[in-house]
Amino acid sequence: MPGGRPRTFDEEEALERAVEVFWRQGYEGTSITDLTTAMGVNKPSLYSVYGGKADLFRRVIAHYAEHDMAYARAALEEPTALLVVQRFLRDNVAAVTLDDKPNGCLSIQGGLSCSTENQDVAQFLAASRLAGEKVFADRFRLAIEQNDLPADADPDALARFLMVVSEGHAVHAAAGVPREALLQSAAIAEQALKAMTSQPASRA
Amino acid sequence: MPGGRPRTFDEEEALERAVEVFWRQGYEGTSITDLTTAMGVNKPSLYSVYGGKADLFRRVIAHYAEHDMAYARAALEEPTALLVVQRFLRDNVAAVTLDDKPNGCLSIQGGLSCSTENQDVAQFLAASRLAGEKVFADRFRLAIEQNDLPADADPDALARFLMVVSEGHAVHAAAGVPREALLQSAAIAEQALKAMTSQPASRA
DNA sequence: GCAGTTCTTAACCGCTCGGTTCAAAAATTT
DNA sequence: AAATTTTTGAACCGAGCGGTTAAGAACTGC
Repeated sequence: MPGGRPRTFDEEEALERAVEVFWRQGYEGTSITDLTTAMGVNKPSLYSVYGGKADLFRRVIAHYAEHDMAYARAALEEPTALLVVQRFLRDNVAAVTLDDKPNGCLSIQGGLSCSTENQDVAQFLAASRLAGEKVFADRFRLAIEQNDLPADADPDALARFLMVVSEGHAVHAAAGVPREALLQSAAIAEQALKAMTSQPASRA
Repeated sequence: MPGGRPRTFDEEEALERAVEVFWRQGYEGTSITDLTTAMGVNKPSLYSVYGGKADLFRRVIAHYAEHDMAYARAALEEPTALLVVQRFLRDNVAAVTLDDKPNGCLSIQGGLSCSTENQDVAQFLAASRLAGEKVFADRFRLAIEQNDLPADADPDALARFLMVVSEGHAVHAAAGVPREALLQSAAIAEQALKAMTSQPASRA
């Protein structure tokens, strides 16, 4: 029964353009005009299809989490804790230094700190990052059960350190530091975790 | 010969208020009204005394670097590379989780990513962070000369890892993660660097 | 108490912001 | 081809942006 004029844009494709804009400029640094220009979508269509700026941003984050952070979920499926860590760190470095995408990580660049009226954006991003950390902690808890990690290892601390390093790499990548340099840093982090996980653990 | 109506604010004190606003909300998330309100300075005075928003921000960064990052310079004066690392990491964790200041680090929160017209702000901050990294690398080069670090240690990689971890801690702190949790992460990083620096070094 | 100087208050500037309205245009259905 | 449905482009909101201007208030020196 419906007919109507067809869209001049693909909803998913336009969303991916929006991902890149928010990724590069952050939530507050991105204007509706920036979005309509990059997405090839006119203003009324943007509002009818995606909602508003805030709604669009939420969809952007969801799309980013599903596609651009798939490497994190993949890393979690490695058979041992050490392999999880190694793969996550290396793939993370690769993900924040892609040639055809902005440098860094949308989850951080998107809105590390915002104006008072947009604090919810910053809090939402922070909460989702910490949720990711918890998944790693749970994976390390499993590893302890499986005697893959020493019984006295601290899964929360390990996960936290892992996320701290990945966030640091994202910040560094956003500053333009090249992939090879970040891989050196990741290698040091790996050594740390290797030592923490294999030995009977003598935490400071 | 001068006279004139006296100011109702102290220039330095008002600047410190501005530091906190930019720290909490970032460059683009801060409006002139936010600043005048927090600083207790009216608009024309703000412009005549500090210049404009961009000029004020530069003064804010300078004030922050001199006062709130003094711990980094202090750490560099420790006698050994390991002590430099330990003190920097611990004091950095403390600095990003102060009770009477915003959580995190102004150098990152201030503008990790900006709109196209304010890219210079993000680049300026990124460059100053990398300049700090270079100072640590130089310190480690000195340590190698002094046989305080093994000759095959990579001073640039060590400094990079150190800054990566501190940036990660800043991002984590901005998300509200408490000091004790960050200290656990810092302890793991210390272990890493201790291993890298004392052993003959077997980098991956 | 008057001249000169400096700061404050409040209004104002052009501009862009996020968001909406509306008629014209382009497609589908019958 | 007529009727219907949907998107398009452009004009339009009120509000807030960064920044400026002009008049008056508070001080100093004489």
